[in-house]
Amino acid sequence: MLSNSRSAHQPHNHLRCINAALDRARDLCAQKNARLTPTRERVLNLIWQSHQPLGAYQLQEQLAKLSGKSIAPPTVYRAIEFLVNLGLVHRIPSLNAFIGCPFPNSAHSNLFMICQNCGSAAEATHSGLNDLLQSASNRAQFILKSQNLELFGLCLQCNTATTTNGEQVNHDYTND
Amino acid sequence: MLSNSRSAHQPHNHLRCINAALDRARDLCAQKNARLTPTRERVLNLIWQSHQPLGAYQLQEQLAKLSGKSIAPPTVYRAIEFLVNLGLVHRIPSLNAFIGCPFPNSAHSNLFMICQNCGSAAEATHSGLNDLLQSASNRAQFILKSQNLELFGLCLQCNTATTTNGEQVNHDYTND
DNA sequence: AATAATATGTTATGTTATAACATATTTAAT
DNA sequence: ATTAAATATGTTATAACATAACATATTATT
Repeated sequence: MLSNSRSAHQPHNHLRCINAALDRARDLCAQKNARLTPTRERVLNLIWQSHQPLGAYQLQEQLAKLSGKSIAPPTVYRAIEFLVNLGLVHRIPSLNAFIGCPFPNSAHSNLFMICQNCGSAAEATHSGLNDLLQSASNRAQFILKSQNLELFGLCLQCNTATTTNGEQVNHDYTND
Repeated sequence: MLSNSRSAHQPHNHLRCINAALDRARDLCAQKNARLTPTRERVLNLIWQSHQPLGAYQLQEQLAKLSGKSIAPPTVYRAIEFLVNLGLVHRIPSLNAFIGCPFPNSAHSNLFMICQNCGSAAEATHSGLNDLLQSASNRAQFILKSQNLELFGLCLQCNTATTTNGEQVNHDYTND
């Protein structure tokens, strides 16, 4: 089972995450004859600045700064679409936000663990999970094509913080 | 494992679905001292007219007809919020739409099987699935609070239709 | 260098959702 | 029964998310 839950939810050398993600993107684009244009690379870079999913309009604002000119929504959405199609970025529907995929080449569960306190989202693959969903689908005579699995809760950091000092920084990344 | 995949995705006496849903709602509201006002009951009724998730603005339009007067979005969203809080209705984030819950009292997986062809959504509970997600969360030291699990594909009806006559009525309920 | 294909710019608008405040209705308390 | 409190709805405006349609620019192919 692959997972980036450790790095996503805990302190780490994040420059590595960014560089690795950009390297993977360049590789994948070369391999697929897709153009990683400056705009697209910037958007990917911005998305990877943290492990918190970013909304399109947050990206727009930051992309405008990076580019030194104003950027209209379609430009952002196009870049996102490109990255999503290549599997480099996922959309998390319940958040209307986008997150970098840590393993764009591997088989996917599209399973996200989203912290309701700090907003970070970790992704995990899980073969047992896929088997189970497949068998549930079979039972229902449902032809499974794709999936979106979102778990909401507290990451280790935030859980520790809330249980030790009773204080909770609530950024309101709730789902319910 | 509970599931309404048979009834949701296949021909059935749908009046039963509607009546049962309204009965459950009345029970639950009585039990919780919550008021199932005409507006709320109408919205629930409208949501249960089919097994296809309805958007808030579709509900608005239909509610206006039912009520014989124009209805503003907040009225619809308030009714939805009420129903969602009671567990009578689920929001399906990837569709920005709402669907009736067939078993509002039972433990939930919040697992939806959404047909990309006809748009119908069936819900299933699955204890094995819950255990698996719980253990995945444990491994990631993630405190699981709630979840949203969306499967996209083809229901039996639509799969049969597409494979037998090659023709496909595509209403474009796609996710990818 | 001309053509085709791809990518971005630009304007406008569609779609989903909520904030803020006013009014009405229902419930509980006196 | 009357008042007060709580709950629900009406109303206006706007925020937040997303795409359509068409123009221009850039890159790849011939």
